[in-house]
Amino acid sequence: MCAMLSVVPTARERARAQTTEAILAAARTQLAEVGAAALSLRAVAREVGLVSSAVYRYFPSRDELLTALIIEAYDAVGEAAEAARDAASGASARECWVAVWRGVRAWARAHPAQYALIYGSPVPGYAAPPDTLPAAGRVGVVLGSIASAAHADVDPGDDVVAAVAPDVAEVLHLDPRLAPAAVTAWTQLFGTVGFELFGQYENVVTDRDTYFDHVAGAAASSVGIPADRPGNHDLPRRPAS
Amino acid sequence: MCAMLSVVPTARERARAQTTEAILAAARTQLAEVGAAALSLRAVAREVGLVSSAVYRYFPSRDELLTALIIEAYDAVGEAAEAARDAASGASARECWVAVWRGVRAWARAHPAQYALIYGSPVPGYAAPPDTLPAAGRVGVVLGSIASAAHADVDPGDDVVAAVAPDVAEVLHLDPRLAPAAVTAWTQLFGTVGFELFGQYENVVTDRDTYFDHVAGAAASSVGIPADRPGNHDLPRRPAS
DNA sequence: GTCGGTCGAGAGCGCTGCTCTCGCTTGAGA
DNA sequence: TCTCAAGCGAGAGCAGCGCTCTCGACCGAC
Repeated sequence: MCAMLSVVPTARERARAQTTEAILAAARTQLAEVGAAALSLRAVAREVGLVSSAVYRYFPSRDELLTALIIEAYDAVGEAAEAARDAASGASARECWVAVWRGVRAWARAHPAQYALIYGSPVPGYAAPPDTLPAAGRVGVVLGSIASAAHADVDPGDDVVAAVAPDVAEVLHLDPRLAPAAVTAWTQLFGTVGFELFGQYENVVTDRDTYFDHVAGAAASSVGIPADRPGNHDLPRRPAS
Repeated sequence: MCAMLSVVPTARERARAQTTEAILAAARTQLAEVGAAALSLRAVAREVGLVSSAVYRYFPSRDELLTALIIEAYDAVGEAAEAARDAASGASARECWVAVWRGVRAWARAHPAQYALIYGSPVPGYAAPPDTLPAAGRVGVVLGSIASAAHADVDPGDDVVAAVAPDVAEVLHLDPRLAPAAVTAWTQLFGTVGFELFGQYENVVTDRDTYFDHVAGAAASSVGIPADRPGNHDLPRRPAS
């Protein structure tokens, strides 16, 4: 009766998991190719080799399928940030910070449709379900953990400190006085990446790599992460585009 | 033969202009109600009292209709910025700067769908035509004109200055050394407004007004606009939400 | 007054999301 | 081991979409 309690999955359960994954994979492909708004459930079904109505056994609507892709995307960008941080584990806080920024940007450039899905305009008439909230914070957590090592020599007004939810400082293990700067830096990261991806920097920023590194460095300073070489705001050249 | 050269518009020309405006008005309404991706040309036609095929006499495709709305939106946000600047004409550079930021945010909150249309993810398979480029820069020009009054005591590295297109400093009548900071502030304005509008600040920023003013003030400082009262980064309370 | 160009209506094509029904298969309980 | 409810895929179908084509009606320049 209640097969979900079974430890050993039945053949039917395995088949269901496989089909679900196949649908998600096809949806991921189509998302990258045509974008979120044009993602067609029927086309996904065709790619999987199913008839459209069969897909509804797995996702009750197109929006539910999109929600699954949104969560995947949040996790992916969070993993990219964590991987970049881990790869720079031996480096200074500032190098680590810049590495995470670069990691997020690189992921976004490699997966523009998924980036647009989570940081672009919300899909019409579609409110992001609360399922997405935990996954959405992963990049912020990574940035916060780096910033928490810095000394809080920045000090905004009390009202600004109170304007940020107390949970933020708590989740990020951060001095509450640093929380507004952290939120601003987090905003700036995705604002800059978004502007580059969505074409706003066309005819505005020519050398995107250099400009991005500059913004990352300035943001590091704004959350109290000191420059590696005092008095020098320049950063080591990024490896390659 | 060539009625376009006629100074006095014929009845047919007037009717055409009226119908075009009626279609645009209906499209604007529907855009605000259901969003860009769900904007239906057939629904627009119904609202105007036309059959769908008749709309194609005025706009060759749904994308062309969207383009017209995009240009309208760019103009509207530009006008909002200019109006805010003009309303604060007697004030200090910093007050003027913050007023423009508030004006853009207020417009965005009042017209979220139009904001999403121009600053959200691009519509799928749809490349913004070059028609939109001049209108897109109006807010930047307003911000730049305010910043140009400030002394350029900020000095990024030469490579960063070179990373920004020379046209930017030229169009904004700005010291090229200030251009990167101006671009960053411009990015931050729309990044912050976008994050608020698209729900990223849910459970993160509680007092959006206070936080936004703080960011605006910090951005003013970053482009070299001094605080009105030295040593005090706080700003006059905004009038009302 | 004529006649070419413009306009709106209507039918139609292929696509979409989604629902419903119908059989086949699976697997747990008797 | 047999039974039967539940799960599953296929297919038909509905309403809506963007877009095209054709056909009458009307406007206005000549």
